[in-house]
Amino acid sequence: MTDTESLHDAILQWYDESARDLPWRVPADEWPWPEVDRPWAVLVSEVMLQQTPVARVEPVWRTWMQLWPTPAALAAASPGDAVREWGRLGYPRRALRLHAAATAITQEHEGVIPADMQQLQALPGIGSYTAAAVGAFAFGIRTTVVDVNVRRVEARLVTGAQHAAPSLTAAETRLAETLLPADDADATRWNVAVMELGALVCKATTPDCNACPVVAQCSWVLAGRPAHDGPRKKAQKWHGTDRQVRGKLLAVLREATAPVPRTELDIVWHDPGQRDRCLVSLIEDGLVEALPRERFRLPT
DNA sequence: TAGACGTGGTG
DNA sequence: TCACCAAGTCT
Repeated sequence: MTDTESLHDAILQWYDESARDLPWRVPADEWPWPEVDRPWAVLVSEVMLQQTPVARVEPVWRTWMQLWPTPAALAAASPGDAVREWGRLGYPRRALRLHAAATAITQEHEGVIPADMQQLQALPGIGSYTAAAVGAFAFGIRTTVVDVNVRRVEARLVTGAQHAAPSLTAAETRLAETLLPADDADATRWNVAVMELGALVCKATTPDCNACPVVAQCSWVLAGRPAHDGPRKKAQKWHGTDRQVRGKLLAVLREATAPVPRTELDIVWHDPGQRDRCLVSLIEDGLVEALPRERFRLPT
């Protein structure tokens, strides 16, 4: 057995024993919700999981699947409903893009999620990662699924670096392709297994190397777990940013059941210039609709 | 291609 | 307390 094959065996076996039971991972032959379109369920989960922890996604995902079990169901709702049911997941433009994707799937693909990476990536809010994830997890397409977990695991395991590069590099993509098992069924499971290992064990700040099935082969551990020395991702600012103000404005509109007068939005932030700029940007983004007489609501 | 884009948990 | 982090995408 080659080194790569022993990695495959160890990580796939660890996944079988240690993976979380997540509803969007239930295989097609055991899918328990006949009215819910499984590729759609996978697609929605992947978009919700962008930059967002599993624990916060799961309840919202369940609500969405009840409300909108198919792309056509979501397309029949208003974009504002999607934004409201998005709740506090963050990055609410994802809700809008999901609604736009549902509309495109309904109108241009007869309501069927395309089992094709190019067509998937052409949908709003679906980039290279999500297209690959939906291709692999919904349709079993043989492809590499490279998220930040995979990049970090493979960086430590093979390259010996503590962290992945600040953004996806060609070298990381090549490495992921090199490590993909030859067997198609193994390849699909490998993608989710490496991701899960990164999420549960090979974590960014506090890796549990004791629990790692491949610690004996880990270049980073063998090198003495050296601290990172290259460029690191820049920390995001939050306090006082437009993102914070947009979040406060949208929170008011999400909770409202009737159009909201500007005076109710004025109280969420002290700086009128920034407040107005953010409201305008929300309207430009399609997240807010302006009505006559200085009233506002989520888009219909 | 950096930077914008939400939110809340954690050490 | 506060910086970092969580299955990225878009411009």
